[in-house]
Amino acid sequence: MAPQRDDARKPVAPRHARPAPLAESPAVQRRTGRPMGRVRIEDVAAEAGVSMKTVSRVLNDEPNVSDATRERVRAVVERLQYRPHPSARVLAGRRSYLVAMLYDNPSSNYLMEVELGVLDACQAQHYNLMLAPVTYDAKDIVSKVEALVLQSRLDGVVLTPPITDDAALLARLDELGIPWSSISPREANRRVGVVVDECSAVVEMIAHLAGLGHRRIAHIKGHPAHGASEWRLAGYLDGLARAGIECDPALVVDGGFSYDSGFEATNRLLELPDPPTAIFAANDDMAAGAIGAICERGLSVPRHVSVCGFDDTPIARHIYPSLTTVRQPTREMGRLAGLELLKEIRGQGQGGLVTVPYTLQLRRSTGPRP
Amino acid sequence: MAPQRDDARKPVAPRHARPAPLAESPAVQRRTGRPMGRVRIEDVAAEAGVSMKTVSRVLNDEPNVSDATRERVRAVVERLQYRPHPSARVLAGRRSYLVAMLYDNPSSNYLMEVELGVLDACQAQHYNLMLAPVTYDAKDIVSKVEALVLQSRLDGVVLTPPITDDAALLARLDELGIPWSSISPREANRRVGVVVDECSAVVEMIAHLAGLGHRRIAHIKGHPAHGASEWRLAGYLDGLARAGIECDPALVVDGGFSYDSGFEATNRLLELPDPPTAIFAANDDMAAGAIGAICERGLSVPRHVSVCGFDDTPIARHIYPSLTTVRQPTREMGRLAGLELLKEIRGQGQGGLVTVPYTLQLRRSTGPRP
DNA sequence: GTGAAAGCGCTAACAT
DNA sequence: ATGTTAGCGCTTTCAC
Repeated sequence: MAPQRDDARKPVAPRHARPAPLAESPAVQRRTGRPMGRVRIEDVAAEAGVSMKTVSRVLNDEPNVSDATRERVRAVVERLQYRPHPSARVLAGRRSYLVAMLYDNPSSNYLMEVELGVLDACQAQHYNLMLAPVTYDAKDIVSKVEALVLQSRLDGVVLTPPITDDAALLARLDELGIPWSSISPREANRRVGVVVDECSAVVEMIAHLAGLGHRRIAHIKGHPAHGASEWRLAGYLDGLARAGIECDPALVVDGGFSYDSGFEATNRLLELPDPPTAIFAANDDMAAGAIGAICERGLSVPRHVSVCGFDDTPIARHIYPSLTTVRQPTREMGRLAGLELLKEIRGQGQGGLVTVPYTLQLRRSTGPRP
Repeated sequence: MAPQRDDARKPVAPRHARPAPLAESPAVQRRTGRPMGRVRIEDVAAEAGVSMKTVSRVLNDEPNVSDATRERVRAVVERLQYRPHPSARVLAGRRSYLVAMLYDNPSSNYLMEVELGVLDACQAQHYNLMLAPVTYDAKDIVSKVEALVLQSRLDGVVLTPPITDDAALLARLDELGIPWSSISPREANRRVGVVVDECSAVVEMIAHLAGLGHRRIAHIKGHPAHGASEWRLAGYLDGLARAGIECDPALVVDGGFSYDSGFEATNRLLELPDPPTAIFAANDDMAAGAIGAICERGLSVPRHVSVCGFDDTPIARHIYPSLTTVRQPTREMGRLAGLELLKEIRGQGQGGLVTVPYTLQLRRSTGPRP
């Protein structure tokens, strides 16, 4: 007589008491007569009359399932409202379904928006997003990130400026075979990620100011570690040249992307013997600082001095006067960076470097030369 | 002859190829002669000469381990840089080590800060935080949250205003046995969470304005669904009474916590036959809108009208003139709410309702009555 | 105070 | 095209 093969398949009593007295899978009710809190892949398989593995194949879009079976399984999944247990997938599988976004400055409006975009992309493909603050100038950044990647079994990382330009880090990630995607990387060679043509945007902005009659146009530079600072400076210089304005080096001053740095830089500019009539700050926060400094001297914007920024963060609409700035689609950039990364991770085509469009937002902080 | 018991314990060849050619546990090297990417609890146990379960006890601060053993295991954990695999813990255990923060408005500065605070608390205790956007006026909010809680096996939730005042939701969470913690709940009875004495803060603010000579002080109310709107209105009325000022109902206007609502409300106030000389807006965004509306009419702050807000979000420092406001320690509030929740979850004492202090931030947007 | 064995719910490898 | 089996790394139960 053959061994009792049916018995071997019979589910044993579960170890833990089932917690919730809620929705219940018919398959489980039939089997156990007990209420339970969660439908499992086994229940779906039983209900659809296939093996667990077939259900797994359908769930993961793997080949070798007939269309009919696929449809039947999908219907049961839907009816039972089955969702795979994330931890079980991670533990059993090769993937962690986890990507991290590496960033330096934790509380900027810019990164916040980028984060939301990356989250959009991840959620759509049932990946999780982990936020990983990294001090970009720390000496051990490479080993810190390596520990994180290994510890959390990351499937990939999204890199934000300026971390995205750390050559040693990129090399190590490549060695580890961890896919990565860059947001606004300084160099575009062989990259996956997303960029904006910032230089052209600034050229347009300078043309706008020149069109208003301004000749003495100052620039407050961004933080030197960021590629954006470089592009925005390049656009400023190019824009001046195209407008036939000779650049006065005294009108180009250092900044660091913060409100305070914009405030101080503007004070220096206004104390010049021949001060500017317009200021292009490398981001909105510094532009806000510029407006603060100008107003504090009893001058007014744009009557005495025009001011413009870059990024179009919420503050641009909320200060008085509202800020002329360059809008980059920050959230969309996060989403696209996430999408390209997931392409690489899931091996569904090569990720690439996507260029997204900017828009000039003309508001009240720029006006005719006094 | 006894069965080959040693054989039974001998590790079998692992199913997956080990990915990373990096750090290696001595125990594993000895056992397998292969490099591997990760130390496991088994390696720690072998190295410390105890069972897996004992290591597990030490890791989870469970009783029934001698101090000597505990120390020895801790040392090995440290030396091997062992970290438990999160998914394995979740899958095997009863807990998910996951809490969610439920919120309505995804992009407010306020919630952003709260989030960072909750994250502080969670990370310190190796819990994960999940962000859960919930439209607070959706009809099916209870079932939505229920699905989330069951699906993700949440160990607990942090509730933010105004969701934290949804009685049906709270009742359901109690039924499910899910611990929750409230940030600024409307009613304080039997709650776990954190509150600020907002009413007293506003009373002080009104006293500040009255001290500057203002008698016609307007109030732009917050969104009616939020308890905060109620307290801030109550503080306004109480503050007026204490200053011996009779309340003019025409000076109390509706708002919704947004910049635009503050802007519009202020336009209405300034068109009054006898307009106010000071405006207390129920939050900073509306105060920024008030300043915008005042400036747009060619008036100046605080020379013609004083303005003050509530929250001390970053915009308060970044607008001109800088905003007099009430500072609530938002991030700390998030942290404390998280801490109290984790107390409940981990059964280490009862969570309670913590009151945190506010501070008046006097800046440039308030001045003497014109 | 400590350990052995049995799963948690899923997927990889290898049948068929 | 589909099923079977053996784990993933940890915690639980229960025996000692």
